[in-house]
Amino acid sequence: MGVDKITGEAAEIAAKISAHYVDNARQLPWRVPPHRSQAGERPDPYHVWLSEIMLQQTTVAAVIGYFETFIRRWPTVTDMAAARESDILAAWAGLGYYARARNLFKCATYVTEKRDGIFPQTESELLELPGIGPYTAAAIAAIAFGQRAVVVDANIERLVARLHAISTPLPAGKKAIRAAMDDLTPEDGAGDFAQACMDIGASVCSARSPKCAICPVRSHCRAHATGKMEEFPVKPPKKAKPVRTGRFFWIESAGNILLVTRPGKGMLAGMRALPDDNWAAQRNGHGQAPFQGNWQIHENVVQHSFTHFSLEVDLAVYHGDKIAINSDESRLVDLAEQVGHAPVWWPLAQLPEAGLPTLFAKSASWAMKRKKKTEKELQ
DNA sequence: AATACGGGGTT
DNA sequence: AACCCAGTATT
Repeated sequence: MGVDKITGEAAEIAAKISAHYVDNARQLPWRVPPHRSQAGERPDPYHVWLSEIMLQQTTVAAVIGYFETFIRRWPTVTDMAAARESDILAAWAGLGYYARARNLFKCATYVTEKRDGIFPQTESELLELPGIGPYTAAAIAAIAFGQRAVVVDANIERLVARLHAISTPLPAGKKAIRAAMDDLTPEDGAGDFAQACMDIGASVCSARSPKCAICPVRSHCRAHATGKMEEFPVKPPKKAKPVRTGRFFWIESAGNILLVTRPGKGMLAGMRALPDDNWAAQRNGHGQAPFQGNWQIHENVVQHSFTHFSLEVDLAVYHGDKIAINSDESRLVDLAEQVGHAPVWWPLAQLPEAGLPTLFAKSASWAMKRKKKTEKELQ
């Protein structure tokens, strides 16, 4: 692989893509711009790794702010390894796919403790690390270490599937796409070439309304030739999302709110959260409150869409004496186990720092809004 | 080969 | 509102 010199149309396409990148590269905080890259400069592997993990199934626009925050707070992989996992999870809140954050910490710890803080440089070694799969291993090897690796992400999948009008539906079609990308990938500068392809996929060869008029490889594109650009890549039909219902418990006392830590597996694993009725483990929640009391039920305060189902959330509000709740603490702790563990009283004023996943943050902000309104009416 | 796993951006 | 996104791990 990669022994033969690239010839023919593949070489022509690759050259046009590379040339386009010189003047049209997106400026991104983890990236070395093409003119400096061509002078031999490489980005910090820690930055490449962190950005690649964040970018898994996540748009560039959503990642930039988190990336800046993370590298300011943990400037090196060793700093990250020295952090508490709970702080990393809280900082990740809102970005989704929280297994990434747990694997981030695992990987930082491994690299710091077993590799002396130096990331491995080969694709196969990178593939061993937690949270790094075939795409990310290839991307880091190419971008951070200048290795020739065949990088295939969703952008490149789309670009290449259109160029060759590959009609085998994904994921089976990925084999032909990877082979075609292998043909295009140069011996030197595979990292910039991959990023050049990704930029074209993102900015030109977009999923909907591709901008073929400004595409540097339009003349080579089999999909464009037939005007059926948007029919590639071919994907399997998607399934309908079922709707589930669940109930969250807003347990407030003396300016504090009761939060739990969710179990280590399943939805939003390991994240701080409002206590709930175990909707994640069941078709629907069971609505059972964690203790007897005067609960006010507010129906359907939040709707939230996950990958494989939607959730309609009711909020049960309990406002009472902290001492009364504490006097029944053993039962409260036991019942909190249904959705998590380690219940804590969290000051309402510091709720934004709790690191709640979006689903709970939305519910909390609904509750805070209602609380202010109620207090105003009492005056 | 299928499924679990979030949530924001874009059209 | 549907579709998509610098995928990975588990089943």
